[in-house]
Amino acid sequence: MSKQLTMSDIARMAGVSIATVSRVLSNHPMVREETRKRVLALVKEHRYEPSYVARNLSTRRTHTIGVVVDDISNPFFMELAKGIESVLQKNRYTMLLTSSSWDTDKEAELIRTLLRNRVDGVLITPVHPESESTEIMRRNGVPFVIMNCRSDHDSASYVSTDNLEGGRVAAELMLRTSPAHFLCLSGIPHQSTNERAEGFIQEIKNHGRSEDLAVYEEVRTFEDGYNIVPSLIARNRVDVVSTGIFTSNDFVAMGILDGLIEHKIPVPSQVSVIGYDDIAFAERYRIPLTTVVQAKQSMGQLAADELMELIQDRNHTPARLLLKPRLIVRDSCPTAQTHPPRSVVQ
Amino acid sequence: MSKQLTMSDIARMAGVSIATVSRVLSNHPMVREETRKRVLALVKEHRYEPSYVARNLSTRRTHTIGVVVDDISNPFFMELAKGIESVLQKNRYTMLLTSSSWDTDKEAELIRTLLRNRVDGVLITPVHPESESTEIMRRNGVPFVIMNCRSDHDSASYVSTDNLEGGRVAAELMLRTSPAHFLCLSGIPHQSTNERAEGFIQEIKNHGRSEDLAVYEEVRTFEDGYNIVPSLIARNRVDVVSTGIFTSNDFVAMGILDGLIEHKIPVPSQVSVIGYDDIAFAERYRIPLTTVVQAKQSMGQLAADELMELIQDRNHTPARLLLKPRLIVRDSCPTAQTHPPRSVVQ
DNA sequence: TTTGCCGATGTAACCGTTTGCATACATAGT
DNA sequence: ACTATGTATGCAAACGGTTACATCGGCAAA
Repeated sequence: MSKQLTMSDIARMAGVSIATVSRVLSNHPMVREETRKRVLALVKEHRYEPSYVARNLSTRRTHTIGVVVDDISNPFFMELAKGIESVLQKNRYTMLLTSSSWDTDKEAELIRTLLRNRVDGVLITPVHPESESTEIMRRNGVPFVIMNCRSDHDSASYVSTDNLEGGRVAAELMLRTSPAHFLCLSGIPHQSTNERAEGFIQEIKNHGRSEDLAVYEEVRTFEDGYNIVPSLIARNRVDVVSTGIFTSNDFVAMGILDGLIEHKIPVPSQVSVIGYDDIAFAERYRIPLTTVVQAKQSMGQLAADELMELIQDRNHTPARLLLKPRLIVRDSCPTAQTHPPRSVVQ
Repeated sequence: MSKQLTMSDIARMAGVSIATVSRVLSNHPMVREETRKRVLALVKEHRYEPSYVARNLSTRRTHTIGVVVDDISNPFFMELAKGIESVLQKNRYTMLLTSSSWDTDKEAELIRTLLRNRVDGVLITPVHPESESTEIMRRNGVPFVIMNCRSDHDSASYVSTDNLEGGRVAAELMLRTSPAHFLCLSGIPHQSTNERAEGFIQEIKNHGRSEDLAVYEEVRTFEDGYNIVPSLIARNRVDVVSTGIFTSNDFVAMGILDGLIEHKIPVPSQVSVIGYDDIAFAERYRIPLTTVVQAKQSMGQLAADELMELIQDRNHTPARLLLKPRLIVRDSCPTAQTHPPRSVVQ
């Protein structure tokens, strides 16, 4: 494998200067048609591929954006990435992907690495809304867009979901079926998750039902959900008191369902369950799960679009987008229509 | 936001030459301790971050590897990526991620883009084992490792799963429970999927049961699986002839299960089902699914490790790794132990 | 014929590092 | 005192492009 070809090789072969080759390759208009053809023929013949790293150094732009996610192997991220990719591909950008594993120090370090690579911008799902990472980016004047998290900072662009609203609509649905008791199981301590719970709790309170509400924290996994059922029975008597349960993710909800089934507690007549995310198969679970969805792919797209804007126009007004979550009603929770008769039966 | 600092700024401030700063930053031993400290202090104070793009140009290495997957929003890829990331992070490499959307032309174009970015190596889940993409990389002498696909090319490194074996063990289990009839539903026309079916079919033939085997192709999705059940009943009489069904992915298997349940066909006594992949919740499906798993994360790790080797040592002997798939027995298929009694009952 | 302008091309500086080689100084060996 | 040796540093040439500016022939206008 011989040395990589460079522009000067092509230039020599075409009998022109490097500058001319460069002009041809960047579609500069000021090139004679015949010259252009000759150069392009040689480029094609020798399969010359220009070095972006040289070009990047010279132009001080890399057409690369950094993406920092909390966890690569997270289905949420996949969807996000799909949206991002489509936008980047359209704009001929490439993506440098890294994951922070929920560690703020690592996150900051990743940002530094991205900056050293002189990325044109960053898309990030930050562990915390404001942190060293965002500070570093601001200090270096690198445009960035926060995903799945709101930030109060003036200059911050973000695209997130209205999680308060998500919790609220879940509560709204649940209130309509008037169970005697409400449970809110909140998950990891992250802004998005907290807000879901908060929205739910707010709405319950607004309806003067706060006395009938119990909150559990740090219930994260399927197992957590499954394992907590006995204590819900012991402490909240969900087996005899009609109860509505809201969880901050579908895994927990499914665990709960399994536990309830095992204890032969009828769903949704005795206990109704609402999850969050609409993961694959929520729809086809043993009891199809009522849940709140976020437009993940759109979130990625919008964030990437916003970043493109920021890159093009440094003083573009930061966008703060809150996507509306969508409530999907399935069998784990009675719909307004179906519940009343059933609840009478129970 | 003032201009980015460069080495020469630091050099001027420290009263040394650029070369010295460079030496300090790359831990060259030949620097007086006092000088090193002075420079490092300034670097820290001014938060100077060296430009990797300049460094890359100079050293002709980027410490970046390109990753080309067929579909970003594929759970399979997530796992793979996790394995890859861990290795890259350890070796201080970054990853340029792109996705081909199963399009060979796009794939080739992506490879070209990666080459222009002068990546040090490429990890790819190719649409086809040999194609323009691999040819381009070979021609340019870029080390690459194929994932989830075998290649017959001498110089190819790959890490894949022994899919033939996967199909075979599924058949083996199924044969032990001796249904009267076998069905093999193969999915997308990709090497990996084809081999799963092939392994299954082979083993059935080896046991002289090929006459009892029917094969369906292009059954890909949950819906495909669900929708095909009526015709399986009509054409193969799975409702009365005890049948073992092998599908090349869990979605299809789940669809089949739903269809069977709907038609009140008892599983696994009348019909048994084996899937492939062990997707999340296969374990907790209405009927927990027997399935074959691949060590996805290991695949990513091993591939990345191999790539690191190739990069370090250009004439490292290519590794050809076939990971052993693992059969996970659950309720959709009778185990050797549980089946006999149950089948008697039926 | 001269002037002026324009389109096509070449020249060379620059982007921000790395690194081979030269230099300079100090210390040790003779 | 005079090489040898070694250590710390500087100089300058790469790396492979982009681009402002200079150059130059040709043609229209004066």
